[in-house]
Amino acid sequence: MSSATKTLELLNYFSASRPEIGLSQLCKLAGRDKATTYRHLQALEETGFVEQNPETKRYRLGPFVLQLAQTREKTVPRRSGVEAPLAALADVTGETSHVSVLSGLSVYPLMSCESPKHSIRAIIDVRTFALHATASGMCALAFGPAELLTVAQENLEVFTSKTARTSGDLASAIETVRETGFGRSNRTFEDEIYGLSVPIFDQTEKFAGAVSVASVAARFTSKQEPIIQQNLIAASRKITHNWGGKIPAAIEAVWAKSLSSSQIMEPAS
Amino acid sequence: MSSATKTLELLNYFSASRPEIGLSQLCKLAGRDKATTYRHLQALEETGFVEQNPETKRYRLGPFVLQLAQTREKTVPRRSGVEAPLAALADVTGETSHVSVLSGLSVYPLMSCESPKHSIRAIIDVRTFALHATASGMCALAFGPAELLTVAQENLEVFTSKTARTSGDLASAIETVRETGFGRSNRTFEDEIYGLSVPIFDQTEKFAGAVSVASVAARFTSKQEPIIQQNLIAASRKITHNWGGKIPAAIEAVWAKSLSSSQIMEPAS
DNA sequence: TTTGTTGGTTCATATACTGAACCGTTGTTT
DNA sequence: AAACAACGGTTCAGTATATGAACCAACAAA
Repeated sequence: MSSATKTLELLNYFSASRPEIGLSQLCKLAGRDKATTYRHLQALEETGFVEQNPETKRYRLGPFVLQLAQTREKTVPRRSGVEAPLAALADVTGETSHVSVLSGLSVYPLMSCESPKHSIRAIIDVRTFALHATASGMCALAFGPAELLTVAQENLEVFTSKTARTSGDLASAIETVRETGFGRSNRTFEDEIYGLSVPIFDQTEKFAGAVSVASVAARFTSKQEPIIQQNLIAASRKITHNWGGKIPAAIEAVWAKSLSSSQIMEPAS
Repeated sequence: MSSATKTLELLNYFSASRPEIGLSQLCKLAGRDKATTYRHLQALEETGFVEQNPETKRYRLGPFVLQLAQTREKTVPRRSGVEAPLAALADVTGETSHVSVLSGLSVYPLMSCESPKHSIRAIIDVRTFALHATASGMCALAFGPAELLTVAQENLEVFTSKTARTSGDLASAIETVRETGFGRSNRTFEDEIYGLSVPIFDQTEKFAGAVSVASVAARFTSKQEPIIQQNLIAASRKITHNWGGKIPAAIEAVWAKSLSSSQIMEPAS
């Protein structure tokens, strides 16, 4: 491992719950020598990545990281972090895949990607995703801000015979999403579409959107389900990472539980 | 210079105006060997600081910087205490306003705010403020730690025909800043910018940064000057307060003296 | 006083960094 | 189509540079 890598890795030990770290403490955390760590910190300080609190002598992240983040946000649009994982997802599932984002109290489509595998396939063509009737919407209700629920309840439009019609139906469906980690729309929005969806998170660890697979319902089998689920999770991890976020441990836990309870395939690399 | 420092310095070449950089280009910019630069980029990529655009093969800032910034801001929430006063300052002056912070021996931009009033306006796009050539830098020299002076003297880069070129020039300019309470950059950094700046203080009553107005030089008149000065002072008071600091009485005194010697407008609320 | 922290420094050792020269690909010029 | 240039990426001998045990000095508690 290069010296530069070792130096940069020190920054991983700073977090909201451990914002300031002393030299000795950092040595213990990183399992490195004190002199080495000290020099690494010097390098980080020179370049503005960390600064030393003059009172406590401990180190904390410096103002330079703010600038870098600003530059990144100005120049790398969210779409670009989505393209590759979405294409991979569409490819491996053979079904139309899409990413939606939460903005305010609506869930908007950001990008969709169709697979050429079948000539009959789902087309994503909506302005916003109905919260109560789509897999993406259910993810938003389950993992997004609580205010969404009232918005959803005020607009329980009926799209198909399987659309949730009452607050009670909706609440129990949301509960299922929370327990499984997967939004699901079994013909609740369109008669021939079976949607499966997982949440995406941004740098604040808050719900930012969802990535979904919209299968042609007639093709959706219990054998495919875990494959789609596995790959949804992989896509969510990648996109979340690209957006500077982190999947909350609680979500990872329910995913693990969900998958272990079905006969699973080996995870993608 | 340590290998880690050299690696980290590569990040300085990324900016809003140059968001993606190819290997060869970066070598030229940094004046380094290609193999070395390549390995440095590898280290940065491993740690998430940069990522490679798969289409162009060029490098850009990675998602990890977003997380770091998030952590820094949660920990040292300076940006949030700056937003409102800065917006107000830009609004009332009609010019680009910005706040810089001192970390170690460098002055970094923290936030800038442009006014929509004019279509020609200053853009703040630097990694650090030159101490001897910018209004913010002059504030740091005048009110910050004494060590800054030697740093400044060792790097008297000439930006325009009006940039200070000798230690003597610099020293007398600093003296003026101390006497007036205002950092000033009359086309010393860019030919068309006139900067005016006042210091900000933290909870230890030490110099923490500066708030500045970067006017388009052609628009800067002696009539506007006191207005800008008044509002700079108001902004500094608010930000200093938000950061838990207090303006030293000595500074308040020189400000009062500065303003009374010119015909003043009534202060903003 | 002793003992155990802390942040910071030194110096001999040898590890890991360096850069000239290399390769393979791509796109342009002739 | 051959020649050329510019690109990203790789190799390896040689040495510059990172390393860590041992060392301060300052401070706190016992």
